[in-house]
Amino acid sequence: MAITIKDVAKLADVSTATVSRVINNDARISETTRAHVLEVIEKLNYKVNSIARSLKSNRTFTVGFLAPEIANDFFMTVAQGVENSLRGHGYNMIICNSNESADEEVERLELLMEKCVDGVIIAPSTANGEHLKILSRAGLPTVLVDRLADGFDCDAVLVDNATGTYKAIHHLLKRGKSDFGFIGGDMSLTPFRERYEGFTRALAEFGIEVDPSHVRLGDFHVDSGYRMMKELMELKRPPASVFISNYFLHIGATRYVVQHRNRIPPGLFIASFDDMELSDVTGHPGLTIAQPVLQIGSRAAELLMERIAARAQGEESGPPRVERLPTRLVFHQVNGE
Amino acid sequence: MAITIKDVAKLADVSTATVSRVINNDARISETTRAHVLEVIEKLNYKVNSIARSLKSNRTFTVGFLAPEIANDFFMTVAQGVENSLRGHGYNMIICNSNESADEEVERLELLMEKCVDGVIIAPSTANGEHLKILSRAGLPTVLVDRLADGFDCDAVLVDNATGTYKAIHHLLKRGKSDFGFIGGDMSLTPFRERYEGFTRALAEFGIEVDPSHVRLGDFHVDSGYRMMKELMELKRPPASVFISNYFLHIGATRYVVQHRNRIPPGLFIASFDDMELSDVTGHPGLTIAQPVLQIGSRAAELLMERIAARAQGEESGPPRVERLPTRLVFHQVNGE
DNA sequence: CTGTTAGCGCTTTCAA
DNA sequence: TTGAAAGCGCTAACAG
Repeated sequence: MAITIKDVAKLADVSTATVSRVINNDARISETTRAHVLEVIEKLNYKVNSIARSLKSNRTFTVGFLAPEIANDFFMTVAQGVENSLRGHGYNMIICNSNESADEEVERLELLMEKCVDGVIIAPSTANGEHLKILSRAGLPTVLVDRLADGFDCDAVLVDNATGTYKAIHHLLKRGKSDFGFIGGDMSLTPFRERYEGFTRALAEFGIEVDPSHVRLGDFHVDSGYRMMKELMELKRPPASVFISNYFLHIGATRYVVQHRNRIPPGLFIASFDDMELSDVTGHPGLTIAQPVLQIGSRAAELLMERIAARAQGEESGPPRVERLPTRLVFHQVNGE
Repeated sequence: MAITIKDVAKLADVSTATVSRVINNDARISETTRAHVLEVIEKLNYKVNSIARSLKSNRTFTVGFLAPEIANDFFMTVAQGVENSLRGHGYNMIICNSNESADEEVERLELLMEKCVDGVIIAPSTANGEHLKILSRAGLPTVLVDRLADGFDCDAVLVDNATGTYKAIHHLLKRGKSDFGFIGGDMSLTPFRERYEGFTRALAEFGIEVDPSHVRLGDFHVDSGYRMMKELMELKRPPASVFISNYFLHIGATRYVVQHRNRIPPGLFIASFDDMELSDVTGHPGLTIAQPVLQIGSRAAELLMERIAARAQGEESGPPRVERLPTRLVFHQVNGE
């Protein structure tokens, strides 16, 4: 059995209360006692049992992070941002995976609640957020990242998807690019819907209507990107430029392109949401829209910290705040082109 | 305050012990009582407090997963494998980040111990494992993944790095490739050292000595890959083929190649350890050595489960087991070349 | 089959 | 400044 506060108390010949005070840096304790107790703690290699502490204090200093996919650079970079900011507050993070399923999302949330996390950061797996209401019912502070959830109103941090896309396409149209294809994800999800909005808005401003045969929608994974690019390129009159709605679609689409270079119209221009490792190595010039991924996480953590602090103080919680972070255009050149 | 077992007991007009038995599926309880209690639980929306449960039972059914980097596809895919296998055992996972620092590694491990995890899976951040001994001292079941740690003997799951590399290079030499450059990572870490061994062994078998001017070592990140490829390509007599020791170095090296296509010797052949999303989209034919990444995680979880079960039963723990999973060669063609 | 009770390790009044 | 003691929510003897 591990060393407990009792062992320390006995050896130091003080009460457990005193040891507890030393551990918690309580001011009203004599320097000599403190030093003595610390010495014993050191000697016994005592470590607090945060389980017992939490049971008493009803706080765990732990927040849950729930993402639809765990082996996903985007979400894990967000998680990194969350952690960066959490550490400064003495908080830790439990990462869970909802596997893009609302059911599993609920399962994981119940787990997190069982573990008595002080708050939760979620990238929702579905557009509908009814099932998230268990959180508000439990009064658990929550912040959404990347996506909003219909019917579930709470703090959120995401980027300005529409404006980011709009600016990119607008820029390209001004530079003479035209005849755009669109590769999109699940349109029920905030990011994909908004990116499509930005896309059409930019075209509209140039008096261009979206050609429906040049629009492909699917899920947002690599294979879909491949398939949709294939479909576009196999058209009798393929688009001369393509906008791709996220990183994974971009990978898939690029895979198609590099494997079928001879069948690709020369000068095909690719613009894509998200700028990550890959964006530079395709050997294909293009434009990407970079999200401040780390900041999404760290801002979400800050908002959550505020909510948790307010709740601990028994304060009334204010209205939901939705923060939109700006995106940034990144131009990828090849061989100085 | 949340609903507790007491509230349920009161409303159901039974003792807390009975409620506890219902929750834990204790057999010796009448169907009527069980049904009644479950109804009340439902009605009150009661959720067990696993904090209290753990305090009592001294088990958390939680394991820690500690990786040197959290926004890293490789480690997070391992984590995914761990989770896949854990769920079947009713276990959960806390993911922590050691930031490639032994100090932070210790910090996080102490956190995990504070949280009373039942076991730990670690991808060590450094070659030296002295600091990991806090785990064995605490008797905490531990499994290493991807790398071994000097001075810390315990279960581990990793791939056969040397053989994998050997086979790849051997294959290429047989196919007439030659004049290999080597881009490596931190040679104090198991994987990089072993990959180098495999590399030299294959060359030696063909009577070729490694040309030291064609060997570059650094850390294992994207930027290093870029830099080392640059150095090799700027040599008066650059290598005709290059072996790259991991995925991130591969990305960096490829970035250099695509940005400087005109300065790259035609027909430059690239072989690389790790096969991931990007390996297909570089537009560069090549050979990669794929690790069974998910399996590394799931095997590690299985080994850990065994250790935990043994410990819970008070059994003697056997000697450390090091499992080596096989790698697989993947050929990347472009345009049917 | 069910209830009583002690106690997991810690914090926190209340008293001294 | 320190200690005694109650209790956080749950489980597990033990008794009935």
